Amino acid sequence: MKKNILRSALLEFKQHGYRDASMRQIAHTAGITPGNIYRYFASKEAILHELIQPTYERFVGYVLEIRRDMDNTHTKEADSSMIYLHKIQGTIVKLFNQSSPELSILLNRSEGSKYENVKQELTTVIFSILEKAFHTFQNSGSARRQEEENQAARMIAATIVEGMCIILRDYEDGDTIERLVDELIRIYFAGIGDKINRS
Amino acid sequence: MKKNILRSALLEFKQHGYRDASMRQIAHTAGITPGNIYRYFASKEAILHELIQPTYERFVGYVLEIRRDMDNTHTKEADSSMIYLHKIQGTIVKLFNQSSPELSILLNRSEGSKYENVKQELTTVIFSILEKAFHTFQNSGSARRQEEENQAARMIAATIVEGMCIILRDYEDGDTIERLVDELIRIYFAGIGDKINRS
Amino acid sequence: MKKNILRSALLEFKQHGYRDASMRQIAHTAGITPGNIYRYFASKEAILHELIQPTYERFVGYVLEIRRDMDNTHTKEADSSMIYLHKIQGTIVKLFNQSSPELSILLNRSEGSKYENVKQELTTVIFSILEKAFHTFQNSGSARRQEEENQAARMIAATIVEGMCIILRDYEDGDTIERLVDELIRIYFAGIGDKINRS
Amino acid sequence: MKKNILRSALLEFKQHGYRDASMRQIAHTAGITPGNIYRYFASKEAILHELIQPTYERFVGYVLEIRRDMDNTHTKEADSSMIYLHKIQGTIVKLFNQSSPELSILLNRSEGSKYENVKQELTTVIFSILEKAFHTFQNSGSARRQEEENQAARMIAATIVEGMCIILRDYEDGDTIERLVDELIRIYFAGIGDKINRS
DNA sequence: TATGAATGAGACTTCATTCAT
DNA sequence: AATGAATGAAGTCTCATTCAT
Repeated sequence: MKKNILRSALLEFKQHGYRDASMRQIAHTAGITPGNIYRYFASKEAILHELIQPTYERFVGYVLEIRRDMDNTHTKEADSSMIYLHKIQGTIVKLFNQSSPELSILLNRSEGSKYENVKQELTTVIFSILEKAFHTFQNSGSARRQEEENQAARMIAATIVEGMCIILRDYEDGDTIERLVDELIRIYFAGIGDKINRS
Repeated sequence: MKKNILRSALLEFKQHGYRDASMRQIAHTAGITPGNIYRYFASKEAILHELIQPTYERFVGYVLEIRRDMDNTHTKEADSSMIYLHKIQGTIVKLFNQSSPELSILLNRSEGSKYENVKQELTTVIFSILEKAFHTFQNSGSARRQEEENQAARMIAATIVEGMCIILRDYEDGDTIERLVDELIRIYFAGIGDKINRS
Repeated sequence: MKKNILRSALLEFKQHGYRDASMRQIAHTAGITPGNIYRYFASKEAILHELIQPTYERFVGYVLEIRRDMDNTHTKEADSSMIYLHKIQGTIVKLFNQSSPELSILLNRSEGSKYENVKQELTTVIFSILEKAFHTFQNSGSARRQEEENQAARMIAATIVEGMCIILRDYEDGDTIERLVDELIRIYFAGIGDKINRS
Repeated sequence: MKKNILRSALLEFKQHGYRDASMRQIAHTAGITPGNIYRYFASKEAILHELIQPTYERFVGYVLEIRRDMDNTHTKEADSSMIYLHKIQGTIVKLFNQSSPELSILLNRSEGSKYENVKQELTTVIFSILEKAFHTFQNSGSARRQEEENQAARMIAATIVEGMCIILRDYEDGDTIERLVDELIRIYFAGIGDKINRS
């Protein structure tokens, strides 16, 4: 029964985002009265919390782990950065595999809630990784050139994150998600590798 | 004066999206009364229409043009697909360059309006292009393999579109947008080329 | 079991007043389900009725008795009024002593129910008594002076009643209540005596 | 127009108290729609604030003044306490005279708002005064006797405050209020004086 | 006898929109 | 051309009450 409400809420959050999700609509989808939801959840925020919190905590755990890894990696060689990025891929796929719809809401549709900055946090992490990889090769350019590289890295980080979010949005099957995230990251690596080689 | 309102509306739509944009706020930014807006526009939707419609029509025009181009291109050779994709890139950048703020709203912040499916339409077009390019090389696989390629193409199309949307969202300067879109598409091309070569 | 519910209701009414008392809370305190209350009572008002009605009826009885006494007392002498007031004090204290929590709710926390005017009724009675005592001495003033005396009597009546209500509100022990009501009325008598003597 | 709403709100607050006052009802009394109130006030609390805050600030000022006076008075003689109490009376009457309906709400009907403890504060002040007066005479009793005196002082303080609140509740004319408060305090002084003399 | 689910009215509040002036 | 007042529907949430089980 709570399950029933949570299922309706998941649909509604997915469709309109947290802020624009309507309790009326959630209740209607669940086949009950709006007031009745409050027998099971204290508030709209509480529904989101119950739906998202476990995923969020796992998310935070992984991000911390990645950060720790990064701080402990001091290699200056080209390949090691690449290898390191590949290791991270596995971590990310694992996270996505465990709870894709919730993660999708956490990242894409949490505006107006306490989770609304999560996607940006993930982007920042990816950006840090890319920054490291780029600097291994290109710290010799002009100031303007460096700023441009910075923008590029930021853009790439954001698009990688967004790409993963799209996969989450469009697919629910774990294997499919894994395969597509794999594909996405392989494309970016190949593309970035090409970019680095040419510069 | 309509210009004045449109300018305020653009800011508000950019910041909060169509659905959460406030007429009060638009009026306040324009230095007038909410009621007065209705002397110039019939509704919130009408403001969005006047703001976005030209860009939308140009957008549709480009999309049709690309579709026509594609239907007229029957080459089976590998390189021609690649070259063709490069031509498209130019078209897209041009569109972005002409009216980036409106395009950003059209693609990113039109939820709740009649334009809310535009991003998906663009994705479909990009998907068609990729489908063609992929099939030039890989129409020999099993049915399951072909479905997987389909999913991959769909994902790549969506992420390319999303990537361009992010660039629009984060930057306003035409040169910067052009450079970053360039970069993004180059990465995808290199990545996809690598993928095709390996398969 | 009804006793059980009544006990919980008493606590809740005392704490939040009739209007803001929560059936949920009453049920919770009684260790049962809200719905189950309705096997024993038709409504929230019905609970209040069963809790308060006996006290209310006794209250009305005393008031009638006092009224009758008053109508039968035609003495014109000063002291007799004073003595008469002292007799009333005993009656009141007795009433308070018998069922102070219910009386407290009846007088202090019945807003929103059919009992909400009871305090005013009591005030009216006290006022009648005072009026009589005052008139014994002061029926020689001007019309304006008489109206002022009237207002004073009304005010004193109301404050005496309110004073007794406060005592009920703040204390539960019978002896303490008796002592404080005693004190209160003694103060008023002394004060009023002083007032009369000076006029 | 704000005046209109404030007038309706004052009536509603007076009748049902802040917590149980209904915006619907306020709007209805003012002859407008509930939503329209929010053109003039941000919230129910904001209405109360605008209605009460000036009175509250004056109230706090007077209380501080009284406290300061009290701290500076170290006389041990009987009469000085009495004289001191008389001085306070003037201060209180002045306050009551300035804004009686607002003061009535502030003291009697602010439950559920930020002002809900104001009456208790005033009672505490009066209690401090009485404590001082009583101790001047009676610090020689047993512990139990002293506790009883404490309870009596507390009760008297509360009833004096409540008495003044009743006057505010029932009358609006400044002169009448002044006269009745005067009367009330004279009664208490005479009564208390009598009490002290007998002990 | 008792429960837990459910309802419906009403609470405060927001906001696009209308309209008399 | 413009305003400020006003509305009504919808938002989240609470709660006395009902009812099938």
